[in-house]
Amino acid sequence: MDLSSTGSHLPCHLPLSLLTNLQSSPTASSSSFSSPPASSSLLSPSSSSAFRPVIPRATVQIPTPAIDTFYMTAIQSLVVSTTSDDQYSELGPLEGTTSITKDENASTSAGTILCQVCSDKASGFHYGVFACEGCKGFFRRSIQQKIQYRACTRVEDCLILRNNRNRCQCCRLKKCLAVGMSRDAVRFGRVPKREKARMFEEMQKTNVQSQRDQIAIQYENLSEVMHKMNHAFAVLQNTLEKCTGPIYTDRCPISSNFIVIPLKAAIDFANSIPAFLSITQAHRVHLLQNSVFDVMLLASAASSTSSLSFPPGGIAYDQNSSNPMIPQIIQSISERIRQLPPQSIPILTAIAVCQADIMPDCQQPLLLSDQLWSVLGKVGGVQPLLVGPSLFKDVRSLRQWHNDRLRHVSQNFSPNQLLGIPQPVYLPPAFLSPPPSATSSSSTSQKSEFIERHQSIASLLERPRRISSGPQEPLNLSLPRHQMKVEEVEVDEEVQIKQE
Amino acid sequence: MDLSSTGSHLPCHLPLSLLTNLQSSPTASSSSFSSPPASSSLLSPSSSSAFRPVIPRATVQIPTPAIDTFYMTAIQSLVVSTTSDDQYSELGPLEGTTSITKDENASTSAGTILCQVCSDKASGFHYGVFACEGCKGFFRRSIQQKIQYRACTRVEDCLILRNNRNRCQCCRLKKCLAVGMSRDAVRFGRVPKREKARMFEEMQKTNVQSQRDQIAIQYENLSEVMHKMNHAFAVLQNTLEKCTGPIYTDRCPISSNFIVIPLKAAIDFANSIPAFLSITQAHRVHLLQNSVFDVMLLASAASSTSSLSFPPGGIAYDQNSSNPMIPQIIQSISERIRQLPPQSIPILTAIAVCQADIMPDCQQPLLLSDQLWSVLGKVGGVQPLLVGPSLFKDVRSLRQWHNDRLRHVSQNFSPNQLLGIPQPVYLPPAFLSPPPSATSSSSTSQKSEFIERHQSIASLLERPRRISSGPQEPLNLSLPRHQMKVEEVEVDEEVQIKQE
DNA sequence: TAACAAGGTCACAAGGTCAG
DNA sequence: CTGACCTTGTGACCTTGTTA
Ligand SMILES: [Zn+2]
Ligand SMILES: [Zn+2]
Ligand SMILES: [Zn+2]
Ligand SMILES: [Zn+2]
Repeated sequence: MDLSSTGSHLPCHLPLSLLTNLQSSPTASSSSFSSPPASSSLLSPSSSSAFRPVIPRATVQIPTPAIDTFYMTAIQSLVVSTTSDDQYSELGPLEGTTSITKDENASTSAGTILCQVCSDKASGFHYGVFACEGCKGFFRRSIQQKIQYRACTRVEDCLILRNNRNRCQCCRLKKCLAVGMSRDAVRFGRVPKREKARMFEEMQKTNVQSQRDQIAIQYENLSEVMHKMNHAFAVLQNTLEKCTGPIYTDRCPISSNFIVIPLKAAIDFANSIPAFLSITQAHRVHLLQNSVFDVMLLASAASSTSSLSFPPGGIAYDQNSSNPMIPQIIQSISERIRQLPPQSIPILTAIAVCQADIMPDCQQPLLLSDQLWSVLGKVGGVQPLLVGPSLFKDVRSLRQWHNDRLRHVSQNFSPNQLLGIPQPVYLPPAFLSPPPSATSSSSTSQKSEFIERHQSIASLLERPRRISSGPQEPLNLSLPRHQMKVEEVEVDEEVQIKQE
Repeated sequence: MDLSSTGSHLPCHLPLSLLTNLQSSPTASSSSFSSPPASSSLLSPSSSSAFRPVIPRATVQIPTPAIDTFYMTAIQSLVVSTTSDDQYSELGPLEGTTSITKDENASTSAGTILCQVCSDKASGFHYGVFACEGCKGFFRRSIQQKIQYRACTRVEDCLILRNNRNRCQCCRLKKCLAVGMSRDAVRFGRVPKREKARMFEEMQKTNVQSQRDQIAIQYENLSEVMHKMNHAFAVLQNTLEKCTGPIYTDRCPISSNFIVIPLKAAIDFANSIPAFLSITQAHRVHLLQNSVFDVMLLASAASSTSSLSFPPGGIAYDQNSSNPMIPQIIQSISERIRQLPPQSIPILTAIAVCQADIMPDCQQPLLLSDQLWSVLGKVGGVQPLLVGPSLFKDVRSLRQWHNDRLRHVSQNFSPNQLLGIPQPVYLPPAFLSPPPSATSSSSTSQKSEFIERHQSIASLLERPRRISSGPQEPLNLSLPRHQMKVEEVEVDEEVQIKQE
């Protein structure tokens, strides 16, 4: 009934990941959590386990590019160039990225304890709870002078976060009391060792909750949120319509920007999702790499255009290998989407991004998708909640088929064929081995940029490297988790609350 | 959705054993608590933090339930669901007080020696008294540097408990000296065996005193205390007036919530008694089961309504068996109550709850009623002190008669008559044997919920097994049930209320 | 010796301070 | 009024010395 039992033997700061990892039956589940597709053969497994080694354990640093991740550079660079915090990452691979924005994320997922009131960094255990200096002082003042704060201007439901904790004293004090701050709960002196384990657990729960709040507060003004997402989504649709169509030209399809521009629009749409940018850049890249196809498909399908061109971006497949079922699936998806309330489609697309893959080392996407599901219910009613899961399942099937196709195609090409030569029928495949320059961490030179770009963009719509391993994938996922758990337990002894 | 429905009538986070009430046989003695601990040392040198309870830990010791007490489920569940500690412990850090007290109880009834200064767990014999590490260090510092503490901000009468021992150094040092701490009283070396006995006696006295202090400290702010109780009492009266009246309708009286709602109000009133919640939950349930009648009677009688409807809840008795004396008694009670100062009536009612029954294994209710009597004197003067005892005597007589009546009634009913059929005259009796579902740990079905509810509520106003504390109330009532399956499986089962 | 208390130690929290 | 920083304790452990 509670997460505690599972948390006792699994990393307790990943409850959502655990839930998500549960396999649900192929029939649509009403769970708000995305479930990985249950059908074994069609769908691509998550590549998270392959992705994991790239990211240093439990930190959110930008990974140093590994050899086989070269082809992800395109989305990476697009994400980097459209986001504000990437300047730092170009300056230095590690330390530069850990500046302000990063720091917040890092403390969230790493071992820093957060204030239970405002989610700022806690300076210690004050009045019975972990609290920052600000909330500690605020509470002390509140109880010393019997301060009567002005009543809340809202319904006394203000979310208290670091940024806005001074806006409503009433709600701040209320939150202080709600989390258990009390003069009776003071603890002096050295912290008993036995308590440290408990404190650590407490911290994990608090951190998850604070992440939830961080997300929720960005959805307070729902109409503004919807406007922002709708706009970005419309731009994306518009872009797709313009850039879609047969590309039987004599120019290289990639250089014509027919792909880059929609890709940019897709990323812009993702960035328009409130709180999406609070996900680590590396994880954003990963999510986008796994969901561009879905995004474009959904956006295309939702367009009022009478015919849905497929695949998105206008790339045609080898006719010989076409699966006769595919048009049918597309048709079905398209119909179901258009039956939904128009406002719900961007939200569904946003969910598709957040649920693109399961990343055990990053739970924010799941929390964000929780929030989005709730928004979906508010905006679109029950219908999208019911249709959504099965829709995602089919989209994923399609994505899988698409990737397989591309992989097959890519094996029939040599790199030399690609460059400079128009490829009217097939999507240009990724290189199976990256050029030497990719292994260097320095920024690519101007000269190689063109080549790289071709390779990168082409492989975008291909699958990340790991080839489908079938239904046994969940086991693969759970194994590394278990190992993580062991590590953490050992670390428990030396929990540092990190004073400064 | 499914969670909420089961949770409504069967708190699913509790083991079933907690729902069915404890049944201590009339002959059961409290010997299990008075036996000395098995360990050779009375002290726990490795004692954990004084503030350990600050972090919620919902472990409660409850006696093993017997099977024929099924009908007590209703109050039990109401208590459980209206009490914050168990309810919110899942959510986490929300409280401090209840778990503090709970922990206190545990250490009190176990063989741990408490600090004679602050009632924290003592770490040994320091400076001539049993003292915790904190008071030991405090006293050492006080005598090493001859510290002159700032004078007490009150009248130097601060109660020193572990939660507030740091608020007034002056009074803490005073208390240290008062209990006999002295540099000259140091004792070195191993403790002679014969002294352990003396230590043990000391411990008992200290424990009682510390419990007294624990209670007294919650009555420090008398006006706040009175306000809280008065409010809850007013709500109860209001509820009773609304829900009282003949229920000769075509609907089953119980399903109309005419009883559940006042019951809830009565429990809320009990919970508003300061320090009442520091009584073990199981004991709270027992007290309430033995006092709802009194509470409702007193609350009704105190209402300004011209006519007192009886019995509370509007349930009518068989007219044939009415005792002509009854109206007279009711009238007398009502008159005497209304002569009292209005503020004293809630206190009297609170005393009725605490003195509902004598529980040899739990002395807190008696200590609490001592405190309440003292409050009664402060608030209402001598008059209530004089009237109270005789009043209680009559109320108990009435309760007794009421119970006899119900018991008689219940024997003339078969269970089948009850269900679905309006019972305008008689209070529906309890089943004499519980349905099979009560023994299973799975949640009851919707269908059996109705039955269960009827049984439970009905038996609320019937007599629990033992009536006592009245001088003229003999044992004959203690054997109403044919089959007292007293399977007292050896005690001390630890029940995890499960929090995280 | 083992058991046990005085005294020391220092990680930590309450409360004060004072620019911002 | 806020909160980073500082001062003043506090008390969980540890070391040292005493006694049955
Ligand atoms: Zn804070
Ligand atoms: Zn507010
Ligand atoms: Zn003490
Ligand atoms: Zn004082």
